[in-house]
Amino acid sequence: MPRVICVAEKNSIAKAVAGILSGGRSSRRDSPSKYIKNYDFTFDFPFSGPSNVTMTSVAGHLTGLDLDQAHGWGKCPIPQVFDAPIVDIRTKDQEKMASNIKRECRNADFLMIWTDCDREGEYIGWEIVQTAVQANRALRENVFRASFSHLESRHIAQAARNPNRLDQRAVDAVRTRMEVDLRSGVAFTRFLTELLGSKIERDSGSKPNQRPIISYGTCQFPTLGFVVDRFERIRKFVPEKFWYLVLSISIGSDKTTFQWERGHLFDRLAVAVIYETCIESSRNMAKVAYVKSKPTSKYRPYPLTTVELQKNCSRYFKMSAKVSLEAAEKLYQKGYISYPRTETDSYPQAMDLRALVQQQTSESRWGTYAQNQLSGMGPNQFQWPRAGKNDDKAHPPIHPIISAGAGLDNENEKKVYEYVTRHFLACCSEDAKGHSTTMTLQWGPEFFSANGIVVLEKNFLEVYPYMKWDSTKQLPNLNVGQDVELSSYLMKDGQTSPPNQMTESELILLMDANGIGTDATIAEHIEKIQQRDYIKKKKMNKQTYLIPTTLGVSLVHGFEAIGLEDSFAKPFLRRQMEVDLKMICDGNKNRAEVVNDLISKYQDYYGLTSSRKNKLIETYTDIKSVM
DNA sequence: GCAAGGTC
Repeated sequence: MPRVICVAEKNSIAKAVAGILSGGRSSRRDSPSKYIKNYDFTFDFPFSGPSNVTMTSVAGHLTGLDLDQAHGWGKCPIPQVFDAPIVDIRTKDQEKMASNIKRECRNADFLMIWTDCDREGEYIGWEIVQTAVQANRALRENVFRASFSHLESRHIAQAARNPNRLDQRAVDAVRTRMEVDLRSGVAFTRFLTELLGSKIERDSGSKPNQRPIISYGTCQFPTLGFVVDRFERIRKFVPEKFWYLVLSISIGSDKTTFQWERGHLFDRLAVAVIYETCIESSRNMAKVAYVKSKPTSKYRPYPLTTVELQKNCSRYFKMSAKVSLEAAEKLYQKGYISYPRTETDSYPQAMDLRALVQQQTSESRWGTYAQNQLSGMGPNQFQWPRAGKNDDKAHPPIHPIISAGAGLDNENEKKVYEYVTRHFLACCSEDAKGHSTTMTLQWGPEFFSANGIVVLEKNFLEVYPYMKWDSTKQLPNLNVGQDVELSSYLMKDGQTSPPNQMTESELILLMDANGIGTDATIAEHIEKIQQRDYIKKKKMNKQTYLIPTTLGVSLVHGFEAIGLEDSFAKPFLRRQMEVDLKMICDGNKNRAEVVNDLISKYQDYYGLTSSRKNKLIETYTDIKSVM
């Protein structure tokens, strides 16, 4: 029988796919790498007929990128970094993975790539092909690619029966990204470190003998930029005074306050004139202009993505993005939750979500809730989750797989498991239902309104305590057209207040919205710029904020002073690269063209930065004296 | 000693 080698991006996928295609009858062998197992079975592929199959995997990338030896740090003038030769290298772990691929492929007839169906997965697929061909040249003509977006059995079987080819454009796009990140990162990191490394004073807590690295990275700088931006907005904030009108009526001991529909105005005289007009025409009497009453809902959350998990664990449990992702990874390795790195916020139709809810019925804290959801009785029955707009075509939303019961002893893992599970049950619930009433008074020519909410059914909120929705005080029972006596009518003043310093949860949101980093790397970038001493965590009244250091502020302003056309500290450059990568994927540009464009841009920027490097030093000295 | 992206 022909021999077919299948290679997935990680062992969990290899294991699951082998289980499905073999009908549960595969046999497992160890590999030279402790992360990787080989699964043997037989299967009838359309390209090979009945075959002996080995399903194996890598663990992420199989190769890395670096400059060649002659262009190491200090061995060449920095500008050569922009056109030095690039070599593929492997770490020890990658060497072990590669030797497994080579050994399995030596006597194979076909190779089928089962990496994740995203851009990075396509590139890893290409790395696997390169490695396989080193051991068996004949394989080159017999490479197929499985297209799948989740691990439901029928879907996987269909992927096996409908092989595709690797998408070379996606491979080219990733290679472009790697090359640009490497050359720009290395060049500016060496430059900045040599320029400023000996001049900056490091804050206490850093190792004194270690020369600091002042790095540039296409993701590090925009991340820093967000933090500095907020810091400056607060520093430069000038409060502005405003004035507004507010009414209240009292019926018995019940007081209701009505807010001015104009909000507030920044002109004291204008507000005073309106105020007097109202008093002259209506004194202390107002009329009920209208009462609007309508059913209202509080929507259950969307299915859980990595970014949402990190944001909410930061907000609700004060866990850093890195710590929450690590806890989620542990839970995934132990089989409690699904793969934690996903951008997908809708569930594939074929998934058996009821079975997953069923798993939770034995839990002490939310078991009864889950039972009621599946009981067929009562108001809050199982609902298919809302569908968001994002799909990474590789992983479903994060969800619990089995009940953890008392099986967890790590505090962070407990918290993250509970959050993931409550979020999942909330997704499969009814929206909360309520009734909202808005009453509007007319006083003179002006309108004022008050809002009241009655929560009728909490539904998902019963299992999701993180979100609050409470009934407010009931509005008085008044009819449209009725005259009412005001218990007070006041002109008040206030002033605008600055925003708060950046929280990690806000920073994650900004990075995600601007395409800085990915679900898997956002936490690392935030961590990295702390290591580099660009920002620091600071606790202020129970909140942890991210504050830039002198060095962080200086880098952002220093590059502003140099005046690059696209600021390093803004997300624009990175976004532009994404646009170019998309064009490579769509066949509208080729790799060489994009690499050339971007690298020559960075070369220009390097020239400019280098000729105005004094501005970087001056900026640092200036800022140090004022911060 | 440098990047960002996978994964463990």
